[in-house]
Amino acid sequence: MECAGVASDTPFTPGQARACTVREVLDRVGGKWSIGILVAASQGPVRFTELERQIEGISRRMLTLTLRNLERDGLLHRRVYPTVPPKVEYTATPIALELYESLVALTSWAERHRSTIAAARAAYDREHDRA
Amino acid sequence: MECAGVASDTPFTPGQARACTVREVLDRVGGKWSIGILVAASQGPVRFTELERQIEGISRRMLTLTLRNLERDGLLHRRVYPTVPPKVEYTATPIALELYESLVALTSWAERHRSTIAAARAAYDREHDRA
DNA sequence: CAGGATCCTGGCTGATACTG
DNA sequence: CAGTATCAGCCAGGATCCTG
Repeated sequence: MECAGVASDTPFTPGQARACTVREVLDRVGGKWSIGILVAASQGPVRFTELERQIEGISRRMLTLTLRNLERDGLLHRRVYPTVPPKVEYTATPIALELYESLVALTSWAERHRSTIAAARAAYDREHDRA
Repeated sequence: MECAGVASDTPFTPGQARACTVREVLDRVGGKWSIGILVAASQGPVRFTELERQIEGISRRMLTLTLRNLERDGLLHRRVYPTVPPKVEYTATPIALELYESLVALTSWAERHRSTIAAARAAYDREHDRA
């Protein structure tokens, strides 16, 4: 079974199939650092240390792990120059660039409703935690 | 500091600001069940038990928790009917419906590249784990 | 029916140190 | 420079039992 039981011949709500598809994306880029890396690599080839500086707060370990996952899913291309000291460049693949475009709608949504959400949150908290 | 150091007057890469915005969205709907619930509630009012059945695999606990979070962020409206036994209906708010629309681009991306990604993954695994 | 309370686990994550 | 290795902590999420 994958994606909460929405598999082969399982009878499911049509809407939940869409939810399932969205989850596929989130499973890949939902990690804490994936988007940041993807965005950085979408501007052109970036080196390991450049990323480390741009993604403020990321550890070497998480940078490596996230890069590996993105590479595995075909979202990043890794090019190694056999020089000394070593040089490695990461580049967003075409499908990563497409993904990047698809994210625009999300950022637009977030920007439009940022304050609304903050207000809702404040109202909820006022009403609930001090009952 | 919020969103990996991208705050007020911090000098940061413009691209990372966008990454930061995307993260805002993911922090709200990136949970394992959020999208499924949002999708279900977008079709019209749904009751607790209906959700429990539709979201196959979810536990009562996570259903409750996720509903609370979505309500807190103003994505769901919760209506209680003071009957016995109790009846509670959850409805997607306008901004949730807008979000739902924004997700279409993502599902489309996932569908277009599902097989490409699977292939990349297979290739990567073939090449790496049995070295 | 629609939850709340508790306990517990696995995986993601961070910190630190070492290396080809 | 671009990693790898190891240890330790946290928290989302699951299992189970209880209730207005």
